[in-house]
Amino acid sequence: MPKRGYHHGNLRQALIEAALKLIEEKGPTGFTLSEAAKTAGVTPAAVYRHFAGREDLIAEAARQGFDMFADLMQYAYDTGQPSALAAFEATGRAYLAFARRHPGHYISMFESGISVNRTPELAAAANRAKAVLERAAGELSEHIPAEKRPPASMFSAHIWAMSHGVVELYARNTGTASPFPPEDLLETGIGIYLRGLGLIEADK
Amino acid sequence: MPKRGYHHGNLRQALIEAALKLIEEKGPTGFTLSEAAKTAGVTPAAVYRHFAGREDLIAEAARQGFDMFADLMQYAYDTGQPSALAAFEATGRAYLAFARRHPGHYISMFESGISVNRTPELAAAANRAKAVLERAAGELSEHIPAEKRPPASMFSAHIWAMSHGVVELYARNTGTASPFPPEDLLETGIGIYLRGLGLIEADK
DNA sequence: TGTACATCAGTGAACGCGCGTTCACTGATGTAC
DNA sequence: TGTACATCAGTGAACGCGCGTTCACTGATGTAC
Repeated sequence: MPKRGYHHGNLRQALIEAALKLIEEKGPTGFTLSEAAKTAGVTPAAVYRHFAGREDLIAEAARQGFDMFADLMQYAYDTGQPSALAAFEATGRAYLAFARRHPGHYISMFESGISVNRTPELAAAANRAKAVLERAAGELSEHIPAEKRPPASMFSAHIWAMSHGVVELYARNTGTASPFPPEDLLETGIGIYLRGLGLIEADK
Repeated sequence: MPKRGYHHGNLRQALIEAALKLIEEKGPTGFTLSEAAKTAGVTPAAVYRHFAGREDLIAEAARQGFDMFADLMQYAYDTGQPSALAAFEATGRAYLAFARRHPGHYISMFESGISVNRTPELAAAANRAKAVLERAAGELSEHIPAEKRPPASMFSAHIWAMSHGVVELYARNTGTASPFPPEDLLETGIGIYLRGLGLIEADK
């Protein structure tokens, strides 16, 4: 993507991509506005034409991340049909796939320290993602007798927590080597959990 | 803890405590060696009498954290006896209690970006903590028929992942308000999971 | 099609700041005699 | 008990660095006539 003269053309998006790359390589701490500008082939001051500052850039990266994330999980859910169970499991796999394929986004969203309520746009994107998961959980939990059914928001919070935990503890290069492939770990974990809810037969 | 003259007396530990306090307040990014020194009432240069540098200080904080963590979980497991199930559940509660009561340590251990393999001492402490969890999982899983039993390390990885996920997503002030108290979320989550393993009766 | 001009994206120099780290030093402590 | 001296914990000044941000500017673009 060579620079074509004085005007960049699409600097805003180029800066976001530079930020994502740096965050991916060096963690949320390693990201600096100046280096992102340099990576995009531009003076640090140019950044201020497009963003209010450093945090604003990260927030926008996170927003785009939540958008993609929600789309991806929605798509996984839709194409995982017709069985609610199959759709739900596809959504779980999509979670991990997203974290793997878009680590920069994932880190911006969950590890950068920026609050999800920083801007209305960011909050909206995050809520949409959450809603997709809750809907998947809600539809699946209709197969449980009403009196034993946990609230869908609790159900989805459990799944989200386990997915996030697997990503953070076992799907990163740092530290503890995973005893099992993260994908397997998450799939078996969700499987056991769903069995506990009576959604999978005990001997399967 | 007023400074008593030229010599501090216990600067090494005072620096670690200052670091923990700063990490707790401002996150792993907010911690600086200079500010830790200032908090301990000492010149930045004095830090180098006790630590090789900034990272070394965090690593030592993490090491102490893993030590406390392992002790706490071991204690919870022991006093949670005689039933393996009760002991296991006590261990889960101890996990969350540790994260709540010692956020500086927890952050140093899991969010500071330092590798657990940075020093042999740190790795040893981390492994001890992991071993406690695995032992708890192992003993509990003996109640499962051998052919259906998942490996203890997988079992404990699931629990660890869910616990960590709950801490990160729902037990921090930042961002998403928890729909349920984290303690309840984790307890119900682990409960459903254990039911899935056949360790709790279905109608309980 | 050609010219004048408004718009605005990016420049480059400068700023003040706090960082981690080094160094020769100095003051307190504790031990040998 | 008293003195000399080795040890070493902490000082304070200095360093080079890269950061985020500001500012007056300049060069490219696109639109009106």
